[in-house]
Amino acid sequence: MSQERTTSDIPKIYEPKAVEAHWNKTWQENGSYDATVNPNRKPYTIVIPPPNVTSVLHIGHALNNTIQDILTRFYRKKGYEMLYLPGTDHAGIATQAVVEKNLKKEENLTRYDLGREKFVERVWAWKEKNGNAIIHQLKEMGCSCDWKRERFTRDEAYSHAVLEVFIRLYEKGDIYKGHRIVNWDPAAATALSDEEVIHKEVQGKLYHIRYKLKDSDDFISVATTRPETLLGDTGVAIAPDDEEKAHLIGKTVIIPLVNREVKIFSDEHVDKDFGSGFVKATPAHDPNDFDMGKRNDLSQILMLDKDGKILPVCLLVKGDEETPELPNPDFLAGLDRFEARKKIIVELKKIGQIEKIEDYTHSVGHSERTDVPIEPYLSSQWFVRMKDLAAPALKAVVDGTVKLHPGDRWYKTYIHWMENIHDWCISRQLWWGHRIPIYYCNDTGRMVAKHTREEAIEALGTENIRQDEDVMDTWFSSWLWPFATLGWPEKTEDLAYFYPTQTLVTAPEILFFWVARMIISGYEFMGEAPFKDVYLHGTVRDNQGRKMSKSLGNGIDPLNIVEIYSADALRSTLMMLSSEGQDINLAESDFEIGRNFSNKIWNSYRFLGMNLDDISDDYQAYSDNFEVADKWILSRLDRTIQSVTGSLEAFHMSDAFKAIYHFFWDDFCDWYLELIKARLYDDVDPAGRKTAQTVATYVLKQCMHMLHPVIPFITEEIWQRLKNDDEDDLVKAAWPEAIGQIDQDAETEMAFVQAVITGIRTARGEMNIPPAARANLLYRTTENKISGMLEAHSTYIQSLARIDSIVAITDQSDLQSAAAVVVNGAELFIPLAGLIDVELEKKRLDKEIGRLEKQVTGLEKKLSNDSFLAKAPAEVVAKDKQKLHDFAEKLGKLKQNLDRL
RNA sequence: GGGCUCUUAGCUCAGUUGGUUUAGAGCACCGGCCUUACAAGCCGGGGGUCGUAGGUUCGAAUCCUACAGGGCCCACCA
Repeated sequence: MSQERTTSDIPKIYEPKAVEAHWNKTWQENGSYDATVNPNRKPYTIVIPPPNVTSVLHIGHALNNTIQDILTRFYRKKGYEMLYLPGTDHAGIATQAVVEKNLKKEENLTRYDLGREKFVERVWAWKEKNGNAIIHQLKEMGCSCDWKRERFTRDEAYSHAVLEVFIRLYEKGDIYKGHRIVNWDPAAATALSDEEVIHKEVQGKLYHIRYKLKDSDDFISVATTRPETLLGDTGVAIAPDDEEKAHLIGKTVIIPLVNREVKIFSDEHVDKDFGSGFVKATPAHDPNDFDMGKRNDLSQILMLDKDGKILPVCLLVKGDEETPELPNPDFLAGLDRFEARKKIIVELKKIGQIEKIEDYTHSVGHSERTDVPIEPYLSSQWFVRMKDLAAPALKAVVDGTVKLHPGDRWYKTYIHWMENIHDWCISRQLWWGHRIPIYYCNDTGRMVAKHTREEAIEALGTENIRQDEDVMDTWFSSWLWPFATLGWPEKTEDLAYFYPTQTLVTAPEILFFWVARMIISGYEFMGEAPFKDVYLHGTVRDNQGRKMSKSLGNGIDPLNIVEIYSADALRSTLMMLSSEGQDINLAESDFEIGRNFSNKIWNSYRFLGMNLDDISDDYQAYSDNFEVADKWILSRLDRTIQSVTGSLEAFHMSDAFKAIYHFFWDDFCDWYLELIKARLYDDVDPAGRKTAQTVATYVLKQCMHMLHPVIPFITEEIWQRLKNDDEDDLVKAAWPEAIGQIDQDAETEMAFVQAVITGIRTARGEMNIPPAARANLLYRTTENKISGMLEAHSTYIQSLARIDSIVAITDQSDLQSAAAVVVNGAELFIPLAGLIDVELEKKRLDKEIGRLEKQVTGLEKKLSNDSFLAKAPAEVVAKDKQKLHDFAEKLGKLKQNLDRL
């Protein structure tokens, strides 16, 4: 694309919409994001944490995906064969819940009305319709994923991998069926894993209920938060060290309402000082009681059904068998557990068996998905034995094979969890998910794990078989994500090349759900960790620090931000406001930061475009004509390349962005572009103009490289307008390297020039002298070097500080109405008769003097301290001495000037 | 109950292994500017006893201890 000298076609305000749409399309059409097996390059793989198909992406995803895409674009430009693999998760419980809700709302049907097969078809249809929203969002945000490789956890090949894993673990004995207390979600009527349970503080009551002793008028008092479960009591426990009650051991008590006779026993779980010292034991509905039951040989009696309603008749559980036991009172049968709680208390009060009721705050587990209180429930479920599987994954983090970033924050948490890992309940009583590949022989009860019914028939030798009804926990498929997406269990080229992946970027909330389990499965099935680095970023919150949620209505929709502010602005703002691993508080208006930055970039390009003779960045051809500003900006550029590259490599994405942001805005725009204006406007010195043009073009192009990972669209757009014909698109073009242009002398000299200009500006600003009022500058110094620099860079000072002439003086004549500034020992005077308010200038000098005096006093005190002189390193002392000298000199000169007025 | 983390300018946050930073940035605020790239901009300015109390040290926002408050994670307390 060639660039006309005229610039009327470059709009003053950057308009991102068309640009972003254009590049989104072009990059995809050009296959810029595609990854192919390429033995000549090192692979770098990032897999997206697959979002749930149910959800639309929120701003937290935007942060997550932005970080991934920054790494992706950076390493792609660094020359790696970059694969950023996209996809979505079928999210068993969540998706099923959404579809069930819609079904109820729109057709007043339940899943049972449809039946399993029809219902699952509906879920698929829903997925086809809504699943694309996420992919669309990712594209809008500029994520450079290889879209051809999009995966879904219920794809055919992926499903095969999930079943394969189940079968292998089952055959190894690491998956077993157990009859246990699980976390039951009565709303979804399914079991949950421990990780899907969220504990919340709940204001409840502690009920003290009287149980009659058999053959006696005495009673004991039992304390419980869940009186309704007494229907399933099969014992009452006391503490082993409770001497007062020891004589009751072996005695029989009668459970009210059901009149079941149970024994009193002692168990270590009981604390004699809590409540009444008696604990009712309901082994089928409480995990502790379950354990006590095991230890004391209590029977297990179910009193609730799978929906959390009271059973008409209790069920005695023995292994897989359930037999009717005592009937429950009519007024309770069929009632919801919370309704039953109220009723049973009313009834117990009536018959005088409530001793007292106390307020009691305790924590109650809630379902992560449906938010209803969890019911500990005795049922038959599938479990994965985790302890041995987890061992290599624990070791990997301990020895640094897998690194967590920021490490100090999550390391201990990870270790603690892995050392105390529990068996994983993976069966769910849902219909949407990977069905458990266990087939039972209806005659013998024998079971086998097979991919298909046909294989099972062959193995069992009969057609009279049935498949297990349950499906697997969603996480039992997502824990295979890094390799199942690449074709496992087939030995594909992709798998060999792209696995292990490099970096996993995710939120710390799913460290255990997902990250830890992926490491476990990686070792088990691939023999090595699935990634080397795990980057855990913070949570995005609203500007009051609250979590964003639907109910609060404080969420921010990334697409809306893209619409209003652009994808570039979305991304850059997130980087500007985030810091490593720390939560971010965001208001919608914050995205102006990114929008303004894009506009600044646009205008720097616009300015340059207006002042180019032709497009060339061959600045080295003009090195003989370099001025200090050129050497300085090239030197600063080198430093910036080093720090940006280093920060990105160390996962300090935000630091990297801030470094390039400030280099671009402060050094390049505010100083360099201002300093070269004189040359750009100069028609009689073509070499000088050309030098400024080529250096500016080169630096701008280098900035586009470094900004590209964060703001891909505008940088590519500008790059295309400036690039040479033989250069690649920015998305692919090689990442810049520092090339040894650091020039300490130029930096020192520029620092002086900047100090002079800033000093003059400050004096003028504080005097309220309008910029239109030009002034002359007088200076006095004894150092030739200083005067030399002032002479050499007079054009810089004149144009940026609005000075007409610069003249050396030796006396003090004509300084009555001059403002004074001291820089590096040189006294600068701005005589402005009529414009200077002498009183104001006195005040200004006073303030400056006061500030310096404080410094000088402090340093003098420090330097007169013998232990400081003796113990501090010599260089620290020397530095302070130099500092004191400089401050004292400046102070003296300022005082003189104050006297003069 | 255990662990982690945070508390620095009005707001949101940086501040790397204790000494070049007079404790910084962005936003907000105040003053001056439509200076031929950009008012989504430019140039200045004010504003902080670095949560509290001790301790270590020549020297602490930075290390240690206790306390207060916010957040998160883990934990079977009836």
